[in-house]
Amino acid sequence: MPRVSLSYDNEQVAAVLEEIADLSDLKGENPFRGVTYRAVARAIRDLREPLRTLMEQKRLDTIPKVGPAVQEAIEQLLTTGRSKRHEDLKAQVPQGLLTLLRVPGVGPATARVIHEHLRITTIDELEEAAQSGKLRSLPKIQAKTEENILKAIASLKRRTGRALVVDARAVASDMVGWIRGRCDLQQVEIAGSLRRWRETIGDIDIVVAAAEPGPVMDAFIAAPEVEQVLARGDTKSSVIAGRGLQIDLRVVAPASFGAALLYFTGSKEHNVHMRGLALKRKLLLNEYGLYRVGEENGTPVASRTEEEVFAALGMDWIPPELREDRGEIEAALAHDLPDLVTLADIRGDLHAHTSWTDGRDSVADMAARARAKGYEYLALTDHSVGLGMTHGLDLARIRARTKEIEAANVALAPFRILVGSEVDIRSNGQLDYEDELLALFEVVTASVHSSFAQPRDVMTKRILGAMEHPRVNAISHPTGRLLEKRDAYEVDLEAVIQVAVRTHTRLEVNGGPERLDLSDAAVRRAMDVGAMLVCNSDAHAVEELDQMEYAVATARRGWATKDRVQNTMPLKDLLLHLKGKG
DNA sequence: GCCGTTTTCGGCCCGACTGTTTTCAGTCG
Repeated sequence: MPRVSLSYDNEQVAAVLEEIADLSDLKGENPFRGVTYRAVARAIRDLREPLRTLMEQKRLDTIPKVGPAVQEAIEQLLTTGRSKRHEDLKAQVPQGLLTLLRVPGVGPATARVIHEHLRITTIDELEEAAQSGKLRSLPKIQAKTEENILKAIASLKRRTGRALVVDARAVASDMVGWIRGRCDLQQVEIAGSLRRWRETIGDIDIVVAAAEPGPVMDAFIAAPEVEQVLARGDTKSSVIAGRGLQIDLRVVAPASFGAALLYFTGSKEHNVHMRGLALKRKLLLNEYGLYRVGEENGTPVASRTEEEVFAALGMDWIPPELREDRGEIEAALAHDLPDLVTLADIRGDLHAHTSWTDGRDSVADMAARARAKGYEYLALTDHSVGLGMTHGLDLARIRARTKEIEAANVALAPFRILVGSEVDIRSNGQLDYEDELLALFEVVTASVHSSFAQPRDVMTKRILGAMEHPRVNAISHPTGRLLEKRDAYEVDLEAVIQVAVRTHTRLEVNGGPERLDLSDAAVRRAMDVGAMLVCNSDAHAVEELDQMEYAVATARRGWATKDRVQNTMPLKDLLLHLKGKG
């Protein structure tokens, strides 16, 4: 999925290196060449500083897998915008072959055959050829393959993008419930990117431990939401379920469950690294267990639980959110994994709305639900007056709402509702309340809700200005993105993070499933430079207070520790910190 | 194309499923 790299350069270079890999595969070169270019592309996307800086300081070769050839390509791209290797390959590989690779099931070999015989270069042409039965006359392609290509194109066209975690979770738990209701399962877990809490989900992985795989597979492919069966085997089956979402089901014996869960949680890059590590210890790691090399059919060294497998490799258990091969394996070997913030560490929520503005539920109901969740406090941060559509609070309504909150606090003590505001940062950079009004709140979070298209320097100045204000405790949803819907506005996030450190302004990790803003990548950067975070639900109804789980998961993916998340503090410490921004 | 506790060449993670094969190549995750 397109992930926003730290800088435009980084993203551009990564994209070209990936294309070099594809072209190299299409040309039929040594496949490990492609592997290398893809690995470097990924490392560049994960980089936490601009590639240009690395080049200027002659540190490009510190990126894993960058040798003389790749370094030359990167330098050419950064200085001239082009790479000789890329241009040469483009001249040698027919235009359009890259397009055919986008069809699932069509790889380099098939694409070459199709192009060689039919000169097809677009997906529409491919669809037409398949419909008219022209593909089946080609070598290695018969009616069945032709049919599969047609189905793949149909699902490609239907699929609008990646799913939000919240939606994928619903589909996955429906399927788990369906299978559970029909089969005798020992264990079942949702694995893959859902277990890792990736920001968006491409497909769903479910791992099951059962003595008899057959009935599980039968139940799986017969589920009501299944639109198409892609594969049905004794250990692995795949289907397309609602909204084009693919579900892969793996069934293993109970003794292999830990190894299988580890393997199918991924990420792929994490797995590759883990297996390489195992090999260095003369061990083979697969989805059935960890074996001594040469004893793959014997008794595994470890297999039943993930903890066993990690321990047998001399490592600490790695939380799924970290399994992206971004340093977590080295940290686990050194017994130096970060002590990640957990949902249980959260003592309260500092961003929620009520029916006073655009929320659905009352002050009392929101507070009761927060208290029932075990929180010590809840900040009710209704909108400022400038946001007309949300019925923002003017002075009279601020006072009336405060009175209501004070009464509720008496009833709910020692639980504490904080009088809060989500104040709009206007397009000219001014806050939507005068200082005298801001002084009426115990907690103020500032955010951008308009003029998203401002130039980068204007938007950056607008946000930095708000952070300088002594009454602004935090910046909410700092980039304004809506996943799969609206890009982040143009802003110098590095500057925002730096100023957050200097001004002690918290950066929100917003748990709205369509926001997850800050992103995990930005959280990681914030952790690097010492910024403080606050995890919030941005709830507009009582059940949305549960969105805190998404905020915490995103923070964890960014390696956030408890001591760097403001709302892990007990109430009395929090109150001190809010005054004068701690 | 890269890399080194198998160190300058020969590996590079590993297995399942499908289709078109009758022992395997291609693709995927």
